[in-house]
Amino acid sequence: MVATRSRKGAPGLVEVAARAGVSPATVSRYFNNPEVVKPRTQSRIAEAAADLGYIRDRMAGALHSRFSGTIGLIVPTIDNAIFSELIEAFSERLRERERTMLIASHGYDLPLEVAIVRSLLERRIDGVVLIGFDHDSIPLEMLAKRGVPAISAWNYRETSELACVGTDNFAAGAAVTEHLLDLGHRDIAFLFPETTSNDRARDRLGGAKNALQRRGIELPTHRLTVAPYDIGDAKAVAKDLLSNDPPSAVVCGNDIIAQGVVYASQALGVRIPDDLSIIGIGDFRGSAHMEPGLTTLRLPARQIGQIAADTILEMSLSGLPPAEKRQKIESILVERGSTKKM
Amino acid sequence: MVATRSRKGAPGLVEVAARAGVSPATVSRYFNNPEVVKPRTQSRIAEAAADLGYIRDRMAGALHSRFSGTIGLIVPTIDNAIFSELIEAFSERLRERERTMLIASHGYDLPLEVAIVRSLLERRIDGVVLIGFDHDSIPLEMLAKRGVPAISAWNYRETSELACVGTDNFAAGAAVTEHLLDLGHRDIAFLFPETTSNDRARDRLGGAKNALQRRGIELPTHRLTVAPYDIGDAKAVAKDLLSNDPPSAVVCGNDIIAQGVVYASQALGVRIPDDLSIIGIGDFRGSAHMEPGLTTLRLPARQIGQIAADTILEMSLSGLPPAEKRQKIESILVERGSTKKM
DNA sequence: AACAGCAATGCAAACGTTTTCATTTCGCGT
DNA sequence: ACGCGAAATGAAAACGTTTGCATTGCTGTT
Repeated sequence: MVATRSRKGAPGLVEVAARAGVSPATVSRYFNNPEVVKPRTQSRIAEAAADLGYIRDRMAGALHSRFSGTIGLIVPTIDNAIFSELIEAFSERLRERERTMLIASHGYDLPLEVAIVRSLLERRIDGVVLIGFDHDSIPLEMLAKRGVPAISAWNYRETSELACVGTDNFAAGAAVTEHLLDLGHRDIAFLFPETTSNDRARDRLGGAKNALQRRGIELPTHRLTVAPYDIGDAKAVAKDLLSNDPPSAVVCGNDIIAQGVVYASQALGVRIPDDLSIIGIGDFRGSAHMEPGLTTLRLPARQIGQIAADTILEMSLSGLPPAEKRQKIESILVERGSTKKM
Repeated sequence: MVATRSRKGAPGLVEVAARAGVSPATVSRYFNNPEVVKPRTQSRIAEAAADLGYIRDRMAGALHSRFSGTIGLIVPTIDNAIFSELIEAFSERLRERERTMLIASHGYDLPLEVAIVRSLLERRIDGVVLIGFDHDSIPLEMLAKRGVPAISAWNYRETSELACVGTDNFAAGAAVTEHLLDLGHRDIAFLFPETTSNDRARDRLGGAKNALQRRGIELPTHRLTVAPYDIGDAKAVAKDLLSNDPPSAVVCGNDIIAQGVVYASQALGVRIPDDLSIIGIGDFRGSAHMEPGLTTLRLPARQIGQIAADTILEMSLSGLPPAEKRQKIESILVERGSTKKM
């Protein structure tokens, strides 16, 4: 390994101590527990540190104290409307609490997730937040074995072993479906992402089916279509659906797909909501302002991110399961222009 | 500080060494420079490590070797279409090179950026990637003082002191404007974000003005409107513009604003591109598939993210400025349905 | 058979903090 | 002014690696 070590003789704790005329121990205390050092000494140290431009080395500290001040967040993907809000809220909250976020994405590739957890563990994270419930058991075991707390964010499930904070996707799927039923729609198509290794989609679809069932309606197989998580692909699938055998309404597994359907309708001259009602799940950026505005179920991503941060920190500090093991965050149906009574 | 230390007696390097019947030094070498240890020994160590479920502690290693294996990325915001692609590409590349990304956002708040840099420095990052050129000099000095390399990504500027990799925003602003001029438009409105503390917007607008000037056209003040970086707000601003004094074409500082204008037009019944041509900058997710497709200038975000990662690693390893101090990434004009010859 | 020379390994000293325990200093009541 | 408990500080031993230097083990040459 070729590596020019620069190390511009940055001052260390010891230099600060020397300049302030105290022992290193006191300087350390000044930074971690200021209240235990005498005010007069505090100011001497503060001055010395400022003069020298001292920046503490948290790694060295972590080495001893077993807390790295770092929390891992593992998401399927960063590059997508869904999670970025959650990520931002999460990291803000962490910064407020003097922690830093290590983030990694696996692109729905479970084996990769194992590698990621391992790499985070090597960095001595104080806790990990995962998205959803579809996880290999290996990383969870690795975490458990080392006593690193982990929670699942985004989804809520009553039976979850892992502590979780999020919305109930089954309920979400049911809610949007019921909304269309209440509006009088009976010929409803369902556009959902592939449900293998995507528990959100699975639960939502389950809820949707359940809602139909409760009203004694059955879902004909040709009314369930798989749409990729991509606006362009969803648009293509929707065009196909709309030109061959248009339903009166469409339930979309998420807002991305819904947006694709809106665009497909516009491209084909299908009028929304007169000819077709569309409902999504998520209320992503943009859904509110497109024409027509998308009726959807708002998932409070920021709130989830924030609570997830608080929860994982609580666990890391206490070393115990959180006070509330499963936190359900309510989602809200927002009615906009894309749906209409039949 | 209340803090239950858990430490489930995770095995350390020493335990692995003992079990493999070698010295800790050899185990360390096995992990960092496998080729220097005899194959037979390698397998003994590998086995011991596997048996024990050993996970190395990179913090401890970093303590000694002055490389933390961590790179910082500071963005204005994560929660926005623009950067998430870059972020994802950047972090993927880092993972491929066995590094981890520390990411933070400052929401265009420069003082906060100082605090962030400081916090990253405390974490002993090997390098920092910043977005754009609008930075307080303090964090840059702090980085320089400690010999931590920094580069600016996203923008390119010939005169940049900081090494940079990105697109030329002046050229971008000029390109989109020229495209409309070439289509025969003369009454063009410009919707741009606030340019104070946003060098991208500033450069783009500068380029746009310059393009007009070169054709001997002047920009009437009422044709320059400030639009926030938000689809809804941009839509509102555009509605106002279109209902009072519609131009024949609109140049938007970015695709978010452009999308807002498209929606505003649809809301008002203004036909695109017959009544109004719209051009954006960025080619964000969604721009390609909306109806009509948005004509825009594609900024290769993934490519920039990747090159930024490579460059900062190169600098961190060599301790020198990068081979190419300023890398210009070309953007591409993609013509879609939102623009039309007059 | 002896030895040069290199490959492989071991020893022990860092790395920059935190923390325990011991010691000194301080404030205050008498 | 004395003594006592509490508050403030100091000395030194960790924390889990990496690495420079020293040592040992080999291979092949003469």
